[in-house]
Amino acid sequence: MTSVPPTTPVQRVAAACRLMHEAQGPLPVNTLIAATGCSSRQLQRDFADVLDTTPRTYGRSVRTTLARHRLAGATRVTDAIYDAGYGSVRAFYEEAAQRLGMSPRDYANGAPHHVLLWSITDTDIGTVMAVAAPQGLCSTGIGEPAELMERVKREFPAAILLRDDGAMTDVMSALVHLAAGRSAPDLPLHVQGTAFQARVWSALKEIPEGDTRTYAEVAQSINAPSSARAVANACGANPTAIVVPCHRVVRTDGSLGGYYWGIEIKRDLLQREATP
DNA sequence: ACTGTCTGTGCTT
DNA sequence: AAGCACAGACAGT
Repeated sequence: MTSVPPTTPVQRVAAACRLMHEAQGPLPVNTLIAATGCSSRQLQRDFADVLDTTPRTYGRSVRTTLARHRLAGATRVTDAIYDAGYGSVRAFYEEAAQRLGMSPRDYANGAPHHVLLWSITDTDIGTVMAVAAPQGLCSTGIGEPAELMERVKREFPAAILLRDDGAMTDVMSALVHLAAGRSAPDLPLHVQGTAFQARVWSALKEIPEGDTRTYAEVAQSINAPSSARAVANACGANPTAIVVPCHRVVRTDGSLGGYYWGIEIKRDLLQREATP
């Protein structure tokens, strides 16, 4: 699961970034080098080469980005500030306030690309690729490896994509189980969507394996009974196929409806789930 | 070519 | 004022 000390610059940077995402903010360089197995000077150079920034700047960006997201949904601004890891409201305003409303140039300097890990594996329903941030799974896809790779590059154009089969062993084995129509432990997700999409996707996770719902039923279950069409669109926009089981939603007349990755795969998945 | 040590400078707290 | 991050210079492999 946890890999040996990273040896390439990109791997070292990825390891350090992951630590700071877990810590939700900047960490002392001396803490970071424990995980990277190199000197502080080398880590500084790696960050400069790979991300065109510094460890500290990256960590601050993690914290301010978190603050930005929390502020969006917070009832009390001060709660959001403390949740985001600032020691005081004053510290927040001094460090982050300008950054939250920063110029495009500052944003480019202070918000480096994300490092995303990916892996790919064969399953019963075809080749499956998965992309993960430290917070959780971002994207899954089914199909030809080359096409999947292209798709991911388009989906995350600013990301540094790093293949790491070792770090994703658990995720990939869960996907293999799911693709076989069997159950798997819940995977942490890190997906972005509108509020409506989020409601649909979380409703989909409630559909038991081997079962199906109609688009209209899902619409009712989220208190939007007239939104069956919008539900179908949200299913089509599901970034984490198989994990969020959009394949379990069918039309009221019993036909399968659509599936982003191909109707054959949807049929295949449902058959495997129906016959355990 | 890549990496670590030493070091001066300048931020941050 | 103290501590730390940063990056240049240099040397070892």
